[in-house]
Amino acid sequence: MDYLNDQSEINEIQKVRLQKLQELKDMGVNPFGDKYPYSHNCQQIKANFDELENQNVKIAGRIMAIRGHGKAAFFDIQDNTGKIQVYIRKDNVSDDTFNLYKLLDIGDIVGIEGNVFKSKRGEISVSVNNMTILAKSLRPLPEKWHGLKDTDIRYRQRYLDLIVNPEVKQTFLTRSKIISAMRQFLDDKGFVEVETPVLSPIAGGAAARPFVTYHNALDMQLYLRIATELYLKRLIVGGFEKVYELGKDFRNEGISIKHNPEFTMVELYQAYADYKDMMKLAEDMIAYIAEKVLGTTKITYQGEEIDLTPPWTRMTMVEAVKHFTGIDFDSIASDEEARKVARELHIEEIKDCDTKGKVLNLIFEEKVEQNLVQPTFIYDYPIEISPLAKKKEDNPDLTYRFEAFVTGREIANAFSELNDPIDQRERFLQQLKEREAGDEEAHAFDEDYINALEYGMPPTGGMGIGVDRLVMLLTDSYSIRDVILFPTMRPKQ
RNA sequence: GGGUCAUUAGCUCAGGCGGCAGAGCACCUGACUUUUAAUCAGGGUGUCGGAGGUUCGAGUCCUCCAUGACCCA
Repeated sequence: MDYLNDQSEINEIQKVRLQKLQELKDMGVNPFGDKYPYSHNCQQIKANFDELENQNVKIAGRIMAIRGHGKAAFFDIQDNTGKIQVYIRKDNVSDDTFNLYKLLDIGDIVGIEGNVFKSKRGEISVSVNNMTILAKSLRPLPEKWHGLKDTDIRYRQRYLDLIVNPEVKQTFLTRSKIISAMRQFLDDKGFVEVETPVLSPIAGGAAARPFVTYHNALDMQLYLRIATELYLKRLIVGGFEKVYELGKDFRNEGISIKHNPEFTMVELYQAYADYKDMMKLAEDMIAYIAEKVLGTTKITYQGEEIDLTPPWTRMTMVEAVKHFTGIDFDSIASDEEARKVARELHIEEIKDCDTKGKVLNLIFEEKVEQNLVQPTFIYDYPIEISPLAKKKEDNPDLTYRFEAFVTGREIANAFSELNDPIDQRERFLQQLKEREAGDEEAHAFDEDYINALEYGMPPTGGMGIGVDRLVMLLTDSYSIRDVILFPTMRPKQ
């Protein structure tokens, strides 16, 4: 028992389990068994009881409860599909099997061969003929009734959360279905899924601070991508007409209920289309996913009824600000007047250099966003905050851009892509100025991207959708950490 | 980055005003061959997140630190 002696810190329960492990070995039983081809899972047995009654089945799973009765016992076995009760009685099994049962604990993984029956109380069960231990569990599981609540343990040791909290597993199964429905929707429409670099010498395509890393052989600094946008549009230049990428972006910013430093985003680009096409695509896609995964487009989020059925409300940013604050930006002439109005609304973060467009956006973020509970497209974004979007023909202060909001949160961002390389260069230069003025989130200048545009990019509609936030919406999850299996955490100690 | 709250047994949680560390589940011993939060009889298994301080005496009061949750930026 060297292992035991080395573990001076371990508690009584662990000591007992290590002793049982040794006893199993002394009996000639391997406590960490070989493969176990099962004939049925728990759900199948329950669903097909009439055909399976008295039939022999093999199941495999984790012991979640033991109810001992001297020379007999009931177990709850949990597999990927749920739980089923197992019944063992001394009469029905060999002495070896019964001795094995006595050394089993909650948490152990076993294979069971036996006959399907219904107990006196009507519970569909399997009566053991033969039992095999597949993995001995050396640590006690969290409590059966209250489960595991401590968020610290739930996120750090997600495996425990998944074992004891079935609704958590359900959320991640739904996440998987959402992502697969999204791929299906886009693939059916002829979009091609591609992969672009995660490591890049320039972190472009969004306003965010990147993570920095280093490549030894190339002796150079690299960034983790903050968006896939600029690479995907290079592909449009290259002749792909419909592309998308579904993957992780990384932004070096704070952690909150709706932000994780690494998060999942889908970006898609369609040549010869514009932002209006993207609006339709967005509402169609999200409605399709909801229908496919939940069977309805009318959902509940944190007690609020949300109707995702298209078409969604469409409103310009100026209209939205006017509607919710009474302020009409069409009648505001100067940057100075805009700042004065914002300060009257007690918007703190107005800087003296902020332009009318920036102020409009700040007021929108502060006073309007939270009210956009039902799905709403807000369009005509100010040019200052949209350096990759095409400017409006009839108003060069605004761009052909929209964001979609649901439950007061941004869920999609899209525009008619700026394909004029000369204009793009000017926009990048403007971003450089803002960076020099201290805005660490200003867009990076990407010379090769301009170079690509100079070869000619067709007019293109592009969109990004925050997948984690979509999953939150469709799984009624309050925090982004509840839809990310292993959220970013500070190491313990 | 700022504020509030939390951290006590493997898990879920109590511990008034500073005076011997508690419960349920889990676990251990015994009984029990159809139970299902099985039951019955017994047993507490602990660095009270960490380090200082105040005090005759600290889980409790003070300071700092760590981690988490929420709110704000």
